[in-house]
Amino acid sequence: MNLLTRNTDYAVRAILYMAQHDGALISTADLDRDLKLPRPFMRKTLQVLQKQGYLTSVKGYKGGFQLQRKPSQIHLIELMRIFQGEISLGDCLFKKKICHCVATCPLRREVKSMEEDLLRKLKKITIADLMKERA
Amino acid sequence: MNLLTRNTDYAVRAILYMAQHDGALISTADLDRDLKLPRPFMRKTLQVLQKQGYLTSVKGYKGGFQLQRKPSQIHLIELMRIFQGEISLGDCLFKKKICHCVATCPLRREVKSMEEDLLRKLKKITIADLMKERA
DNA sequence: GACAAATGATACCGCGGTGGTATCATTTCT
DNA sequence: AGAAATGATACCACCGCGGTATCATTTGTC
Repeated sequence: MNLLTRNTDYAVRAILYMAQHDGALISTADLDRDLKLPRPFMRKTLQVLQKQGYLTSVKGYKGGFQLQRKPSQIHLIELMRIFQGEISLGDCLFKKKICHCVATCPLRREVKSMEEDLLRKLKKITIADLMKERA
Repeated sequence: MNLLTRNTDYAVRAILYMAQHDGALISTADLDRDLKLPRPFMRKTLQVLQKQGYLTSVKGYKGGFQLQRKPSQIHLIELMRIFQGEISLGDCLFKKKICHCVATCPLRREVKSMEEDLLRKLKKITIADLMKERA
């Protein structure tokens, strides 16, 4: 099981990298070189972050992306929501129509409780926290 | 995201049903009728539980399955391990070879911590707990 | 102005896991 | 004999994830 998809993982790494370079203009070529992440996929990821307002982009020669928000104001869970949708541990329990459980899911309560715990923790984590850790 | 697969979910429901019927002999037809779960899939699930020692089976006319363990001794996490493998929130971080993170995964520590929390909770849940809840 | 290097936008695709179904063999009660 | 059950196994469809490919556009450098 994966709490994070690669999209989210790459987004975190890219933003972390940019933050550590003091918000300089960074191209996917830079990220490819230093982080060894698949370039075309990275591009797509960064374009999403740009549309979501985390980055600005500069086209053309010497172009790239630039971080627009303070690391302390970028929460992991927001990135997860962008790339993975609303975080839930019990999709089948509530969303999908296949399930006939309705109100009879034996584990409804337990799963919900664990989900809340998880969300509580996720909401606390920011890019700034990750920078501190690696210092 | 799903913490539990349908396999696990169905196993829990079936065992719960059997426990509530005081360990009587139950056929997939019974489960189909009362729980409205897809019969052939259910069969496969029950066969696994039988091989794992949770159930015994009786073949032939009026045959079926019978619960072999006390509800308080059946832990949810064991069922999850049977049908889903070892529970982890960071498969990509450790198992898969694609990841070049090695020791550089920015979120390694956080994910691991949340995983431990989750496991701690999961280990406490037994079928007996679920029976109490619905009483 | 030509070219290279970058992003914008979009379409496409392969793989594996999940959630099943189908089939045939065997056992057992009526 | 036949129906009803499990045992064992093979097969399959869908979908999300992770990724590639392509073409258009912008922009600095020579």
